Amino acid sequence: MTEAHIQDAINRLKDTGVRITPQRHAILEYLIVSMTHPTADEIYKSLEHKFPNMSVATVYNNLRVFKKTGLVKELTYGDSSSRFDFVSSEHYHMICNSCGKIVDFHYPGLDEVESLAEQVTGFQVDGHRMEVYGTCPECQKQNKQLKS
Amino acid sequence: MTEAHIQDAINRLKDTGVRITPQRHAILEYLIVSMTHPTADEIYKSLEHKFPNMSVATVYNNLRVFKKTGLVKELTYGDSSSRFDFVSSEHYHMICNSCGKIVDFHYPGLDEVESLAEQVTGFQVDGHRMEVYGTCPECQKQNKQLKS
DNA sequence: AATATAATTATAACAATTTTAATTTAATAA
DNA sequence: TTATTAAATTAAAATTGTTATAATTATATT
Repeated sequence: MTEAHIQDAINRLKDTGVRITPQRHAILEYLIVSMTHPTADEIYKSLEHKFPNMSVATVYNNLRVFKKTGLVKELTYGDSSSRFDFVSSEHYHMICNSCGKIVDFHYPGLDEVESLAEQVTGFQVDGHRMEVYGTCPECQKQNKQLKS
Repeated sequence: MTEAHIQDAINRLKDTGVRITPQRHAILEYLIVSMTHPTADEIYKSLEHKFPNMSVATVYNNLRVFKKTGLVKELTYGDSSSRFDFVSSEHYHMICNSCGKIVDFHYPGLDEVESLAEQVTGFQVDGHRMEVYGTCPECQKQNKQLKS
């Protein structure tokens, strides 16, 4: 499954005329197989044993390249560092206010909102972003324990 | 109108035991009367003639105070600096991809999404955030001119 | 007026990200 | 293959937004 995703992604890059360097392959692979929403630094740290002299700049550079082709989305999350999400299919994010965990969830779509916004503002709409915030099951348990 | 808003806000602060210093008053007033979504630095720059020796830290400090009382929301916008929004009533933001302009718009509410997310993820939901991205009327015109 | 508390200032520190310039690598054409 | 060109990577410095610290000043309370 993930193998196919990786191939897809690489083909899409090739089609856009982007060279597939070992570093790019590794960053992309990490984004896909890890199934997480890593920060640039997390990616860097988990690949530095494989590429001992890769620089952080490379990670940032390539994440930007991936963003331009639409393979990856940047999630800007409050004060701290951005997280990067491989876009396999449309989904939204549920974020835990107390531990920061990000969980994907699907929702039929907010096309209605887009068209209303278009009418009201006169903008030409490209897309939207939504996140739901709350407390994850684990943190809920912990909070209860603390109170009792 | 805005006068009333300012008074409301100040009363709310007083009730929470927050002192109304000249700097706080000015920052709050700027947020309300300017009707924009300024960055901390924009606020700082537009007040430094009035308070020649105010520091940026004061702006950040007080924005944080306002955030805690719920008077102000922080909008973390991509790479660059946060913008701050005085919360008069529930609304969403429409953001221009080419010039960065932010326009408010109202939408009945996304409670549905929240309750679905709650069921699917098991999180206890606090709230959500949504932004719609697109091109503002002005930038649409400019783009057309460039093409012709 | 004296004391305690909180807010402001100025500066330094910090972390995340970007820029720069030099070097290396890969792709293309002769 | 070799030479040429373009693109990607590296390392380091620079920038940016924000926060922490300590000293000073203002405000409120007794």
